[in-house]
Amino acid sequence: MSGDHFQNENQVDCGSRVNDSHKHRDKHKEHKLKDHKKDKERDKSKHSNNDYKDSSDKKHREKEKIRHKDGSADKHKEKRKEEKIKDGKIKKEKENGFGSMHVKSEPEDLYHAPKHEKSLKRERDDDDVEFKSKKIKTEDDKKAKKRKHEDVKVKPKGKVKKEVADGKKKAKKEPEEKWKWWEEERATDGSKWKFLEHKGPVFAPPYEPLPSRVKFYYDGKQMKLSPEAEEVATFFAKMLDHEYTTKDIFRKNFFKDWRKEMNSEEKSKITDLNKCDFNEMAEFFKAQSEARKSKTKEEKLKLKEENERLLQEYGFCIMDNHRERIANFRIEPPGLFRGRGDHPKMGMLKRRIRPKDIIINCSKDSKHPEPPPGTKWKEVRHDNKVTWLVSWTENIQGSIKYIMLNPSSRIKGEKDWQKYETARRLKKCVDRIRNQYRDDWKSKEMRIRQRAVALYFIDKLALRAGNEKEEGETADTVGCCSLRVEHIKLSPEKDGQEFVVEFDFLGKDSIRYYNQVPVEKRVFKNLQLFMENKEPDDDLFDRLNTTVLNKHLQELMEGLTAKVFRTYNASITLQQQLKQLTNSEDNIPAKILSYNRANRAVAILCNHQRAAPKTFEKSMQNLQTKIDAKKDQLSDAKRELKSAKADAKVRRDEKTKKSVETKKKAVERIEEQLMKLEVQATDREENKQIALGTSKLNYLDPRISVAWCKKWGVPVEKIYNKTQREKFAWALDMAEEDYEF
DNA sequence: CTAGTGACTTAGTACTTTATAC
DNA sequence: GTATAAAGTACTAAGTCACTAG
Repeated sequence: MSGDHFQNENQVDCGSRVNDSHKHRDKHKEHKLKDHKKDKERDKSKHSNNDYKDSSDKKHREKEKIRHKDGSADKHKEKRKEEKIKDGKIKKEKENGFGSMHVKSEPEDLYHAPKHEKSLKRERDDDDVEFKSKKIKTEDDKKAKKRKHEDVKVKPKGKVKKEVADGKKKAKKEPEEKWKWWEEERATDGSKWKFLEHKGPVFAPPYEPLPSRVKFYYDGKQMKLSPEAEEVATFFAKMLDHEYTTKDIFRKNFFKDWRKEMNSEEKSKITDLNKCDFNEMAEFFKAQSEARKSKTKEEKLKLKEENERLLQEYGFCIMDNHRERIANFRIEPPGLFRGRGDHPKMGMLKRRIRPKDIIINCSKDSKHPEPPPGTKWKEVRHDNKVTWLVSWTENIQGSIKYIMLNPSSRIKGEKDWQKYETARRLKKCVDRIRNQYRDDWKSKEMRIRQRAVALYFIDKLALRAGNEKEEGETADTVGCCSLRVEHIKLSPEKDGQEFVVEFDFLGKDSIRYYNQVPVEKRVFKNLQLFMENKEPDDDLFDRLNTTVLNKHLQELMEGLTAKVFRTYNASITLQQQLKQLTNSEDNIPAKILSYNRANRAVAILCNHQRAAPKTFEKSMQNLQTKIDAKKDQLSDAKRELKSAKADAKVRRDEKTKKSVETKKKAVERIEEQLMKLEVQATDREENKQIALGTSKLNYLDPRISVAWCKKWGVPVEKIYNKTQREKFAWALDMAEEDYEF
């Protein structure tokens, strides 16, 4: 199934983050059709209306938002409490990880390796909804029993090995075997943990005022700033070299927020950002970072040790008897917001987070983290239906930020595993779904046709779902459901192909998606229909949004959402490409090249791009020089071999014979080195603007890669670095060479 | 149905460390 | 050893998607 269906026509054609070339958006902003969606009867003549609506509404909305922010905490609290009471035992099947994983009709032998029996069993157990309520208890008991017997398990802590055995506490910390959580039972009651203890977050270091010799000038005259204003000024000064600081919006937002931090005197004096001279500050910070770089070994070591201490103290938590690594235990320091693309809020002040902004989440029976002396947490709660340890509300978008666990943790790993299992279930019914949406292209109902065409794009092109976004709050980017007429161009015939759709839009992170795709005639006709009588900035799928789409998908397969298609298509593409590209006679570097190429095919499909490294051209040249040198060396070696051979023919003694052998070896070695370099060059060239990391980390079922490594004798370290191996420990442990996605 | 919220995954870039070349 | 490049890590923004209240 599938494979060829997805030949990806997608050329990563120069896709660049588009800042200026995609301005086209701005001019339409004013009448974006958010509201259009509501009216099924779209009224074309309303533009002036919308204009009016938007400008007045925006302000209103902003005010609204501010109010919400203030009230939200309490509202939230109340809601939580209620929930807890109700939630006690009731919501069982809904949230439980693999519970929803398997479709009933699934064939028994999903896994081929016998080793998996255990986990397979568990999945099936969970799967059986009927039995669940009866089972929960016994399962939980079993688990509880099991866990009671376990001591706190701790991961090896790297270099810190000195304090092994002194005192009980330390003894407990002794590294044990890696915990194989994937061989254990999973909670079935929707709780994410039973016990959680941690030390709370690490706050950003307090502001250190500048030394008095570092001056700020306004309008050519020196001016002493209050600490509050100075701090914000330094944020700007630190970015002076950055392109951001030349952008109008950035400057405007910065200046507005900066003025809020000024005292009245400063406020009255400093009225024009262009008259501000931050250069001395900027110089100071440059010098400071230079100094940091040129520190002596001892100083650097000291810093490193301090860091390690912090990590050991705050970087781990205890969750259900295991010591687990926290991902981001440091609170984001204050600074200027750097949005990506044309972000309307770039340059705004991201304010400092204080203890009173922080909500702590941990178990009731744990030792709660202490706020810094003289401060209080906003709240300490005990919600085991969520995975986060700490949260706070950020002031730019008003969204919540979290401190959560590392990808190597059980809680993240289980979820990740589950994600790939859902994708594999899709594999089993994707044909059916494809047939269905093809049928739906003919539907009488517009909304069904739109849904079907959108789904086709999501499937074929691995587009993201495309939620609606609040206008003016974020950069103007789109996904499938939010595509606008202006983002596609139809050509009945182009470059010798029929029915070509040309996509050109900014996706997540304002990365440009550009692709020319020949589509089926029906799709083409439908698109023409959808575009009829619409303005460029009207929604292409005006009867569709992600909620509707996902509701539909849910009906087609339990747990199916738009993003599952991305996961599925990415993983299946990798598997196929590996099959296709791997050459059994190749040596290891060549096999790795094949792997990278397969990986790259996926990255292209998913449009994972990166800025070409600044030093790209130069490093490419260097490599070429090396290759040339190696070639010379090779021909020399060959020449020598030849003469040695000739020599041997004449002389026929042991010594010359031996010399031939050595020369032969030398040639072989050099050939291999050359080949390695050439492979490297190809790989790098092809990788110029493509980022492999994202797909490797988020879309490719790691068991495919592990199986491939085992099959071809490639050390898994060549594919996954240490961090990645930790994240995918479950896959390394369970995938055998015959694993099939 | 819609708007808003919350939790969690996915994303590219900036910075830091390590490996390799000289 | 030092300089440079590559690899790895930290950071945090920007998505997805479920759920709830009105």
